Amino acid sequence: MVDGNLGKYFTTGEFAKLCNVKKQTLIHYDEIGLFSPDIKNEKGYRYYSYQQFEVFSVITLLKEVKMPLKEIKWFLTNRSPIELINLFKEKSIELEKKIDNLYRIQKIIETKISLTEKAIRIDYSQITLEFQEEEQLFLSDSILNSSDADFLRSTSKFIDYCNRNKFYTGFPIGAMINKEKIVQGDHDNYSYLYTKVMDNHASSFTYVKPKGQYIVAYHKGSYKSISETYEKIVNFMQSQNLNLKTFSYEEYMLDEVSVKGYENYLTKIMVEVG
Amino acid sequence: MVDGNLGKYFTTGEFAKLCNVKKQTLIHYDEIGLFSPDIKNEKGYRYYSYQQFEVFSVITLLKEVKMPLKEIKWFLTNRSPIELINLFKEKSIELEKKIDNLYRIQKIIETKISLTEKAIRIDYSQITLEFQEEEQLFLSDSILNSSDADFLRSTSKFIDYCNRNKFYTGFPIGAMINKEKIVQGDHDNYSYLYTKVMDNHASSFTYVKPKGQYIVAYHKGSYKSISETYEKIVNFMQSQNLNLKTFSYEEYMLDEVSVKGYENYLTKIMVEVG
DNA sequence: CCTTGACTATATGGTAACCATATACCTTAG
DNA sequence: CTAAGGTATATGGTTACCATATAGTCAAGG
Repeated sequence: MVDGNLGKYFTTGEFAKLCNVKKQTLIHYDEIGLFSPDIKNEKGYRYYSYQQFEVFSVITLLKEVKMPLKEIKWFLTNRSPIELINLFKEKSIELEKKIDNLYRIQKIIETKISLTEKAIRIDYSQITLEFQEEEQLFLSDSILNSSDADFLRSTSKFIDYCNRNKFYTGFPIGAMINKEKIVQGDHDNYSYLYTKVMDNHASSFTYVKPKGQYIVAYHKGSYKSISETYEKIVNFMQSQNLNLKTFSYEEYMLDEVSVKGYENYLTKIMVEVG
Repeated sequence: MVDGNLGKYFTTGEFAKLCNVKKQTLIHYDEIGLFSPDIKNEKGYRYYSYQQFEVFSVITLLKEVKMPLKEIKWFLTNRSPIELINLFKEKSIELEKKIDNLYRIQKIIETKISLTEKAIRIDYSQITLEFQEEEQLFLSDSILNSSDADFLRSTSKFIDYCNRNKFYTGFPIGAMINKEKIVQGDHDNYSYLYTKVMDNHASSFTYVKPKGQYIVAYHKGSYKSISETYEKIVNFMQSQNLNLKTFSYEEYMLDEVSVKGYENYLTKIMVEVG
């Protein structure tokens, strides 16, 4: 286009190396009309000018922010300083959101790591009495004595709400059992599902798990055999002259995500006593 | 698996809604053996338990960090607390890098925006004398009087080095012309290509563009007609009783990225005078 | 009890943005 | 002038699905 002298032009292979892409990619871009060489000779050989490098850089940039080639093409065919400014401002906002999201994911991952590391170090035969600080919990609807259908409905609603509000921080979903059901041995009749929320999300919608004394025990195995562990807890409670308060809190520390089969699950049980 | 009662299970459609994916996706995951329902009845109907939701969440998480389904499958079939910790630690590091990269891209985008906004506001018929602060520049090899082949080699090397060191910040690649060539009217015989580097990258490898007085002019159009603007600069210089110092610096403010065709390019020319 | 509408299933084809490979032609350095 | 290495096109494969078509199934109301 500029002049006939091919001396100042790169061949496909050279230009590809410069751009850190495969030769194939340049050919592909030419085929779809996204980015074509300044010159194509009668044998079909492609020749790129060094000025084209800047354009390719922008394509790379937009690809890195996951813009589809079709849209990049649209931009390039309609480009103007104004279009560039508009597009880039939009992309900058998208990037901000993407970065925030990656941070969130990283936090979840870190939480899972620390949780799992704790889990594999625990002596899960031990029952202890611990003081625990208060925690903000987001609760599901009451699922006490609920039918299967209601249970599913409440669970869906709960999970959905957590998702929509990005409540999930890597902490497992927990379940609460009330005093009566513990006493009655009705150990899979939960009152609520819950998830821990960050203190800055505390609101009138959150329930406060009170600070105070908790019996902490670990149940290794399926929830079907959890009564065995509750028996131990009750024995421990009596031997220490303690009384059940409102709720017991159950959280999976190892579940299907890190072990195979219910028999390898590890559940942390925290019983509020006083 | 747990019991024959389907009451506590979600159908494919319900579970898909819960997970914010298409039904198709769950079927696909079942087909490739990544994630299958707890129960499949004799008619082929799929039933998912709510415990499976946590597993699906992890799949979603790993997908969000661009882990291929095959690798997720490998993890899930070989999963153990240790594997989970190893995998997640690795992913956390990857995430850190990804976040850093997105920040870098965002900076480039912001730079391009501000550069282009300036460009469209400029009165490019104006020639002014400005004081400019010093800048750190990374230079190419000398390309003075170089052959076409040498020019391409130097350009490649330069661009390659910039890429490898992530020097690119959104500022355009510039070119320097020395005093003699300006006087001789040899306006496309550049001495060096350069790129601005952040001050914290300053080193023995960087050249310092000196602070001082610069004639600043804008050339609208192809570099082939740039001599016209240099003539105006020389006239201006003489009228102001100024003398050329070492170099002139040229930077594209609008190039192929935001306008179509050389004739719409806008080049900023800064001539060191004293 | 039966219909009907909303669900389920499988099967097939299509998508994006390439990569790999095969085959044939071209260029350039020795 | 030849041979090595580059170029071209063509074809098939990849990932993680989505869309659509067709057929079978379920559950609620009359």
